[in-house]
Amino acid sequence: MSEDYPDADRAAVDDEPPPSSRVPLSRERVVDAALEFIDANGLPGLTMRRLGEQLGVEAMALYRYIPSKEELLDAVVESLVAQVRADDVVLDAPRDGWQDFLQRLAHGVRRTALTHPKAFPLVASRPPEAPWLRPPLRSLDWVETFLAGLVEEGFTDEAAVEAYRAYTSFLLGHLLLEVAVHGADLGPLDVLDDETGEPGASRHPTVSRLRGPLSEDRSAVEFEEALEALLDRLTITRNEHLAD
Amino acid sequence: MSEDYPDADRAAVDDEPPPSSRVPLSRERVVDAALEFIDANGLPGLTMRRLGEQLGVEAMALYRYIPSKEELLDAVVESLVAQVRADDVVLDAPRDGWQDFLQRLAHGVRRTALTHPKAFPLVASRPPEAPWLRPPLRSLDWVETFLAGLVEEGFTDEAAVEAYRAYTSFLLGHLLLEVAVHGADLGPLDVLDDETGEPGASRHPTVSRLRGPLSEDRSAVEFEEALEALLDRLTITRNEHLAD
DNA sequence: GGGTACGGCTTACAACGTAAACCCGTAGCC
DNA sequence: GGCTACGGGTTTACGTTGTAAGCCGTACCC
Repeated sequence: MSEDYPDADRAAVDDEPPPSSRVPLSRERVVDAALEFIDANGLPGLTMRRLGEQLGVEAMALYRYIPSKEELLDAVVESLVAQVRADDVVLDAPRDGWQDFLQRLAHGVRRTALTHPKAFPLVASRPPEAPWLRPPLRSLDWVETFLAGLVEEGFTDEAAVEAYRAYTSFLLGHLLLEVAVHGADLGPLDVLDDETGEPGASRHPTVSRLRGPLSEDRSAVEFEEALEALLDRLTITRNEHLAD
Repeated sequence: MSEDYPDADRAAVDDEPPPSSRVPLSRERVVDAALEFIDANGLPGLTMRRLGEQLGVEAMALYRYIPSKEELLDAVVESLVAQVRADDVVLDAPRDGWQDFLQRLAHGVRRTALTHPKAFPLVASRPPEAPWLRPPLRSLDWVETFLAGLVEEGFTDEAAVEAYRAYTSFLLGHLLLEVAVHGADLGPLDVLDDETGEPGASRHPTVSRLRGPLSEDRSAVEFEEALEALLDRLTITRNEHLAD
């Protein structure tokens, strides 16, 4: 009865019930477990008591490591962001111009978004301004790096900020949508026919193409194309500003 | 004490406490009140009891008109969508090609998004596929109209769907971000300096430009430019597909 | 008059986030 | 040894949430 949410893989973490509590809790373990839980059961299912249960511990125990649920969710977002940055392909490889950099970063973000489709919308719901460019714990050095990089490569200040915003909103919108389609495993994504109420095919042939999860290849291509177009546009804007 | 949320304008609706209950409740009135409440107090503040209070009625009374809070929120989204469609500039004016149409629609969506910045994120959190192209109560005729329109104007089926998705994700991303900045009336949008913790100016000059609500004109221009670029891209895609 | 339906109220409950108090095994010190 | 301190966890408890169930007054129709 307290077990009717989709089904947490409590045991699949790394241990059996008794020795699980041997591994000492830690902020990191709590945050990781939260992310795992969201991936498995969806955001609305996440509850302090259930999360505790998954860790073999009482809910209140978690509060030794995090001050509130809200901050736990912040931490989860931060963890996703860290995951993007840890991806060496994204940052560590030598940069080959800003376009190359933005492209790699975008793919990095997309990768983690698709890995955690249920958790990604969290990112969008957190405070304004692209979180994946926000460093852990509110300072701005990463954004600075980002912007400074652009300025270095010929962007005016204004153009850099504009580029930053355009880039961010592009990623946000595109990935939110992709993840929503991707993550709708069970649910009302089957559109009902107007009159019959049957889930039968739409009368209009084109509409049918909107159905279904849309093959991974296809959406990757769409992403690629849109990204490319965005970068082209940024280039143009940059050059226009240069002419001033 | 039960009064410490930002401050509902209970009385500002259209009545004083006693005669308020004379106006009979209705689903529409409930939904409208919910939207009003969100605009005034933010999504997290919305509670069935408080909403009831605002309508001069007990919480349970609302359940005669809506089956659940979740469905109430759906209805709010639907109401926003309806608002976009009711905007005669968006739909009723004679169409002058698909680009013009998409442009007017985009501006219409933006207008309601900015009118209800606190409520707009709701739209993004609802089920997949552009809600402003979803008709009331799950059928698809509007999307069909949308897509059929594109096909009529020379798009292949595939290109139309792609355009639909690109367009949708663009609106979603751009407006979510704009609304987030716009709607952060009080809050941690002041970035603290790394060491001092002061809200002083960032060391990097470019970063400072990211601050502040960004003048309405400026963001309008950014929106316009990005939209234009998107439409251009759609045109190109269309023509490419034509060549096949 | 007596239904009967509607619309709102009252009560009640389970589940939530979390404050506060407590409890208990280990570590350090004398 | 015994005493103390304390980190890490449990227990209990409170206020608030969404909502199921039942009650009750008013307005109508017969």
